[in-house]
Amino acid sequence: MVTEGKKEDVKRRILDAAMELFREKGYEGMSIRNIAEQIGYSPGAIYLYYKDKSELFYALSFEAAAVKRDHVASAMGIEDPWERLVEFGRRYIDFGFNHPDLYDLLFLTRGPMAYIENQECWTLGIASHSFFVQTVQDCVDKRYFKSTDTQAIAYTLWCHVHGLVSLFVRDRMRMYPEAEREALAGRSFAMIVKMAECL
Amino acid sequence: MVTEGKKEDVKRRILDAAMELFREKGYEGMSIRNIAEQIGYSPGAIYLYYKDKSELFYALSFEAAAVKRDHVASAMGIEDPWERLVEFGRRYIDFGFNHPDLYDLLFLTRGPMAYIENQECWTLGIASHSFFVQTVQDCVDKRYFKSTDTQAIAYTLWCHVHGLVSLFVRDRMRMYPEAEREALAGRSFAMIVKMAECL
DNA sequence: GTGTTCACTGAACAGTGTTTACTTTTGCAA
DNA sequence: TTGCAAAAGTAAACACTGTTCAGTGAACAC
Repeated sequence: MVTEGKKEDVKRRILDAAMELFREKGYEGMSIRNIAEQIGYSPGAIYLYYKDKSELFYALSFEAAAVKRDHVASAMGIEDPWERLVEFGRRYIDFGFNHPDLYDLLFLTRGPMAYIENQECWTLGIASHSFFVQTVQDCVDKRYFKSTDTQAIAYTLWCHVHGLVSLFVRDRMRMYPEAEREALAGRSFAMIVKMAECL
Repeated sequence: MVTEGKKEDVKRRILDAAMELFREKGYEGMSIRNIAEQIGYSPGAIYLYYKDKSELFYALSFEAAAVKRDHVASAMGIEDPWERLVEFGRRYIDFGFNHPDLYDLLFLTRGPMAYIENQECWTLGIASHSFFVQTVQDCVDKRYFKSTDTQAIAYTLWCHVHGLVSLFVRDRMRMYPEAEREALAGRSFAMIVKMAECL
């Protein structure tokens, strides 16, 4: 099956070109024609490898999720659940600040509607979320919190870090001087950690 | 100045049509041609009233900000700063859940880049944010919190409510059954309030 | 009545995602 | 090696998008 290998190869090149264009010029700039030009194909050829643009978008999301997984991985091995939780949050924010384009793609870009149907592209996201909730559960089990509502605790913490990164990525922090933004985010993270301790 | 009045009238009709289309079909569906058709004009006519689509987008944002201001207004008059703060947060979330399209427009839609330049359309947003920060400051002054870092406190709370609404609006809560989502959001808000108390 | 201004149109331009008929290349069996 | 079918790729079209611009017709001023 040499053909299969070649097919996979072309899919890779399309994906790489798409990712590069997305990073450079955002979702708008990532046009089928631009991708085709970049890999020296005609626009129609793309459709021999991806059903439509939304399918290409799923594939891109999957890529981004893998990068995030790797970025956060270092926290996974930490023994103590509380420290693991804190490090996980820190790494999550770090990913957002270092890869705003990918964060945007994963959590902020309004993907095509069919996106919802596609389960496969959510496996990584769900895995990450499960790990996160499990870590919170471990903390609850070890009585790190007064509250035992694992779900609400997890969701609350997620809201905070997601809100924090979103406001930054989508440039809604213009009321703060640019130089202060990252420091403010750091203070805020330290604060939520403190708050979580008496939760 | 009959002409001026008529001009304002047409701008209103354009804006109303744009808002309706945005609510129905999102940013994509809000095309110049659709707007023009809706008010019985040719596409080119729109440009006699708005420089380009981004200017129309500012105007729409301004509208949305006004709706939000009114939605949240009831919290403004509360005497006690802490209760005012909590009610403000509650109303903020309520706005997001009841007007996901407008929330999207205000905080999640990636507007045209020139958006950043346009100061005017941010006046309402900045006013709202100032009021919020001032309320936190009032709480700090009255020693409601142990911490005195007003900026970080305000930012942290904002991150939480924004994250909470965003995840809902952009449909990133799929891991939770639909029926539970709103309740979970409620529990999370109660939790952040409790957390803030020992902040 | 003539001239000017203004609101508006319709066609064009360059871009988008997508489909389809057609051509080229490839792989394999006779 | 030849012949042929299947796969791979192209070019052109369709229906969209934002935007511009020459032209049209009506209203108004002198």
